[in-house]
Amino acid sequence: MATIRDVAKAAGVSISTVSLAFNGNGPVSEDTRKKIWAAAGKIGYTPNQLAQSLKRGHSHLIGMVLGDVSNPFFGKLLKEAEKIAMKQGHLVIVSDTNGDPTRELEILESLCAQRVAGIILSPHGHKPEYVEQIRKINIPLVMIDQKVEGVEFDFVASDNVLASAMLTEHVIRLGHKRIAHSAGRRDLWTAQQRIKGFRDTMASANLEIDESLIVDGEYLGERAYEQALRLLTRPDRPTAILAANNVMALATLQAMNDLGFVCPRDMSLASIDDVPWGEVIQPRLTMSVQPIHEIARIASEFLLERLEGRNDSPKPPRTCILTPKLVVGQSCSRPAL
Amino acid sequence: MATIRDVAKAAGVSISTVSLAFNGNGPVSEDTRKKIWAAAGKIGYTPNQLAQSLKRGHSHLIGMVLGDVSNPFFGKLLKEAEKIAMKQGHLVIVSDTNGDPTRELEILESLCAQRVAGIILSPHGHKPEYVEQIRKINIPLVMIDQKVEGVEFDFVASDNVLASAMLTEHVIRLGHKRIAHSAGRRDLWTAQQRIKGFRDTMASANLEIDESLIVDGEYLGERAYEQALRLLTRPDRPTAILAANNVMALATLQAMNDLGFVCPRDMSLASIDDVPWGEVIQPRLTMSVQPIHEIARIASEFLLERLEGRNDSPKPPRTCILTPKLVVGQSCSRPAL
DNA sequence: GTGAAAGCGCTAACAG
DNA sequence: CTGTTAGCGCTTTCAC
Repeated sequence: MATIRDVAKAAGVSISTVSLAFNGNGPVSEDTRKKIWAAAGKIGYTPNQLAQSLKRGHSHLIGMVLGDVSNPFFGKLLKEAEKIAMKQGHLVIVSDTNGDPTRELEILESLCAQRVAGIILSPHGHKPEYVEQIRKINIPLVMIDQKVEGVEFDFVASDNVLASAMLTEHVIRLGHKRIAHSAGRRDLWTAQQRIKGFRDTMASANLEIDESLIVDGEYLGERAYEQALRLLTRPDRPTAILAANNVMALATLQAMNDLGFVCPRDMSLASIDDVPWGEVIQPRLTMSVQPIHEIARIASEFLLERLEGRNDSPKPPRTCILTPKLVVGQSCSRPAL
Repeated sequence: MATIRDVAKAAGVSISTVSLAFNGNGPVSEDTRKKIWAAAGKIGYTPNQLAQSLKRGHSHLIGMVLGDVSNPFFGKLLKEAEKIAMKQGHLVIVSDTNGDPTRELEILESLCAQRVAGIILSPHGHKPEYVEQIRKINIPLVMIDQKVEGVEFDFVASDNVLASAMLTEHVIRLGHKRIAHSAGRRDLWTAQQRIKGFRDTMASANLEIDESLIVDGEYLGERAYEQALRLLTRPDRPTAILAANNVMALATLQAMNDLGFVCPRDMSLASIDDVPWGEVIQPRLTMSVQPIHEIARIASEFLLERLEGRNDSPKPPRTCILTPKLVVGQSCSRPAL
């Protein structure tokens, strides 16, 4: 690989002149500049980012640490964030933690060792040791989706309480009284918030909450499928199921199909999160859609500001909670009598 | 950030001793080693990968350049490849080219400048200038999915001719004669191969090919939707449509739904590629499924071998073509008379 | 066993 | 305007 020295030699100037010529604004005559560019082009020189980064103290890489890249929610988040990062001259390192906090900490350590410029993290831990490790990170970092108590970082997410409250309200207004909630991983903030939205709304409607109707789907399709089978085959089955995320909603729908339930005639279903290719899924699901692009955009913005203000005195962390949108499909109807 | 010098000072040894202690095998006494580890732990030292990489000549980063991260085909590929890379101690930089060759070349240049260890690329160009640029890359690189003529790199993909031939054969055997193919981007190898599979199979069955039934869907849902509307509203409409990828198949299905066609009663449909959440989409699609995990695994393997053999004399490029699987759903039936 | 020193490719004072 | 030089943090001979 050609180095700056090769270019200098080929152009008959010193290496610092080459460096100045490449970094634009320096005082280099038009003539020399052209000579240098020509020489560089001929021998195929590209500045070594490793060397530049080492000198600078950090790279132009952004770490993106997500729970599950193959979940379309994170997939869209990634695509959008990558696009924005690219525009700002950053490349993105993605890592899939599979929702495992230990793995997550390992990855974060790798990223710090790489001296990435910044990190966008969807955190999945909560234990004291975890929190302590996270706090130690002294690289610009913004958290998305999941909140971790006890750390001071920028945070962007949607209003999870509202997301499930809207769905709950919607089915209550349709006349449902026995409503089940296929809940997410209880140790995660989003799951807790979604449960809270469900409970609060049930309570304000003076509806009794049957605790056995709040089941653990753990944000996993497989678990949600099993739980749906149980719910559907109970003699005192609910008349509506609210799934805590997209994957669980689809799994629940599949359980209905497999058991011969027709949605929404025999059972209403609503979902938090958009569903991939929702348009061709019958019935069209009623859902609380999170503003994914907004989340990606604002998280990138927050991060960018931290990157630029790296040398200033640190600003206090900011939090941005976005409002989800209720999209009414055909998966909820009045309960059968 | 703590440097190796800080550790040396804290442990009361020289920096080279610290380096040796960290890189394991060097001749360092157990005593010193412990002292050094303790000191490193206390001041929170992590070796700076930038410096290590600069010294080594390349980083431990793998570039993954894909056409569309949000397409589940690439999403799964990414997830799998990232998992494997991580096991080998590599981090993955992903980039979404949006299928644009110019953007792709820019990204590749960035990756080279970053001195990534290797690249996994799903290429989307074919013009001479493009090919010339690609040939210049002197970093271990394996191509996946799309073939580019005139370059010498490892290549892993599935048998695209076979994939569409199987679908074609399947609907022919059901009695279809007027069969449409919603084709992918004609400038891409996979699309050409899929068209070839379609043509060949039609020819061997002595069925006439109506050229106007091979339409340009360009691998885009939007385009496929439009084309489907046209196909469906023709007086001489086909009795079956074969979509060149998952996104197009779903768009085609949606067009059917929107026009009130019932699949497969009014129109059969089959797809190359798996469809996300295919289990809850009615009817269950008949499709040629590509062995994504295998592709990711073998591509990673090829790349790893190149990384390890970096200093040996270069091996000739290898090609691996994998066999897709026909999964029969309920989206194809005998044609109505 | 351990330390001194050169150098990976680049940037940024500082001199000229 | 251009060149010299001192590092960025680390590895790796090569002496001691």
